[in-house]
Amino acid sequence: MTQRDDFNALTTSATLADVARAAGVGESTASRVLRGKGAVSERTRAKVQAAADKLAYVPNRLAGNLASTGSNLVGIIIPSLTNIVFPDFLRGANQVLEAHGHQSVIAVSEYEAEREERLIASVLSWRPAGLILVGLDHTEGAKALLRASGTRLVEVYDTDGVGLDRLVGFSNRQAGAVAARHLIGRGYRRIGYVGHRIHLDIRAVKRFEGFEGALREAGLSVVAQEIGTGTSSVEAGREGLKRLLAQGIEIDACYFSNDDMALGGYFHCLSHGIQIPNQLAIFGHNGLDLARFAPQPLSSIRTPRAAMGEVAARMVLGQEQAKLIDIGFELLEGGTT
Amino acid sequence: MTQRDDFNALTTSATLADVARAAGVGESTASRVLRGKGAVSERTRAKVQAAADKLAYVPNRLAGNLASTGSNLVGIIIPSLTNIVFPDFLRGANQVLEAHGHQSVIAVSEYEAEREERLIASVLSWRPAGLILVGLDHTEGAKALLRASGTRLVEVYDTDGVGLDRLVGFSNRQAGAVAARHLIGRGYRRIGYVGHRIHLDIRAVKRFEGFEGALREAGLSVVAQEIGTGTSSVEAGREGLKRLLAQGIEIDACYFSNDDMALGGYFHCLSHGIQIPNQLAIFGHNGLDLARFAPQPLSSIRTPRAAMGEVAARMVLGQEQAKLIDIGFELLEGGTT
DNA sequence: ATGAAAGCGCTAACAC
DNA sequence: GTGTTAGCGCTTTCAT
Repeated sequence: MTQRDDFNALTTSATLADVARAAGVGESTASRVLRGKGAVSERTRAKVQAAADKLAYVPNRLAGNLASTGSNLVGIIIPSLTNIVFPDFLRGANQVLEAHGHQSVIAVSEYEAEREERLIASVLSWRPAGLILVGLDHTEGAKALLRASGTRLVEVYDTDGVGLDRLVGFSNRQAGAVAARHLIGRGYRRIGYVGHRIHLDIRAVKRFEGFEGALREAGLSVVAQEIGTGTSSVEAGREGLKRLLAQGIEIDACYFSNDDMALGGYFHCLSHGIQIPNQLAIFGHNGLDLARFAPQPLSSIRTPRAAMGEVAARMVLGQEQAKLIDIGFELLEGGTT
Repeated sequence: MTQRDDFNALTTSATLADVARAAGVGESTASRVLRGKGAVSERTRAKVQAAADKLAYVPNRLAGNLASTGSNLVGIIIPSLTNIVFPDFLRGANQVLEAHGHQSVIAVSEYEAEREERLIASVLSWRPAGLILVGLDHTEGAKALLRASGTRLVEVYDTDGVGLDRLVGFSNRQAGAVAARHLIGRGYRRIGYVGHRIHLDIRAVKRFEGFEGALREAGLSVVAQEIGTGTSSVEAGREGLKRLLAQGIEIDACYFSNDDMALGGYFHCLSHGIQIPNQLAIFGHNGLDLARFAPQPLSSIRTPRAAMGEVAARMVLGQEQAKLIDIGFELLEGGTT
């Protein structure tokens, strides 16, 4: 197999002026045709279109947006790409944005607020039509930037707090509480917890707080916990449950910081002949598709990630009235509890 | 919870001229300071920096790139966001790009060549520093656009064919062949196949071709197959294997179009007491982390997706000598074969 | 219906 | 070292 060598022959792409000249019209007329705005005779329209096609004209949006001070870029800054939940969100957002002729500039903060601030500045330098951020926790510097920019802002994924502009998400605290009440309702009393490097994942912390709160209301508490140092993963969940059980504290149910972790726990039980849910019940968070088709569907909280992405996109495009939408979540009563 | 109302107070962000004026220097001097280019006295540098900070100045890259005819955007067009493999790739690419001060414009083609062409045009209108595409199959229109633009191009994920410019990936055909030889080597002879809406996923087709080819060389063939109509998923894999077994054709091993599908098959077996691998062996593709921690690690082909993203990013930044890099793959001999 | 001309905010010569 | 100026390619009045 050989790669060609002639690809990057220096090419100067055609400009609007080139198209206008080739069509024998003025620049502004060519511009009108190419954007479908303003009255143009059918004859000129055809001429211009033909010239543009022939020259393989691709408009320069740098120039276009600079001149019109309006961009079709939307910035999206997410914490991570290692778990499917944020791609799910992106998918929903991207679909709506693309349908409205917008383009996504995507950046990943790795759950670091400082990095998020830098990325916000970087994205704002493109003068985007809007910006979507995950969560409510941003540095003061980031907030100042956002306020100064006047860009439409949508925060997502978290309604446990006050947003800066628009907001769509659900209450992680309540999700934790619902998980706890479900376990309590099923009769579990000795409940453990396995989480991941949780100090960085603020929403996982909120879930755990909600979980503990609901236990407390029932006169219970988490009897044993194991918190990993790395990111969430099936492996971490499996190891976490193993270590939790090795503590020797008797538990009859275990709450995991999310479905990846829970699936790891589930696999640990399968491997060691631990009966689910008789010997040990397992509960996750996110309602990942893959966990719904395990031999015993994982009990979990389904979060409408793609739908949240769609709503966020509509909000950022100014198509939603509401400034605040709680998109909720759904308890999945699976076979593991 | 109340949302504030004062966020979108119309704000006109400061320009370079504003900063220069506030600092009492010329525009070009301010520009030099803010970009750290050219000689500036420490005193003026401090003045300008202070003014910029005070005005919360965010440079306008539309203007900057237009003036300098050089952008720090890199376009990445992937087929899908529903499976973790492309986010894995994005993660690797994005990490390198960000480290070099570049930003990703990401678009999703949904495996549709026509849509990819539109997205290429759209991305090119931002005059990106480079473009990353998945696979080798593009419309003629897309190729013309790419050639005319002169943008540095990197194609990824597929070395079974000739690329347009730069290329990093692995041979899907060989991956299929390796899977087949592995199964043959373990003594399986009656081999089935479960795939997803495969006509759209060209690389899955190539894997299957490689798989069949290697069987043929051994005097074997796929004795039964089941191809779903939707995208790949755990559910589709589970249903697919169920239907395959319902055909009544005896098989001792099953090759799946990827790990999601294979995991579905694995779950089907667990649910129905089918012994793995004694009664049925299972083989996937991708080497997803989550499948490696199942009670029996899934036998699969690990594809270095994040590493491929890193290489692709380096290529697009012009930091790789080679025009063609085969990044290979790794046979994972798990417990399911 | 069409064209001329003035910017959009910045960079890159080029002077001083 | 620093300021002046001419564009980058487009959109947008404003004439005609």
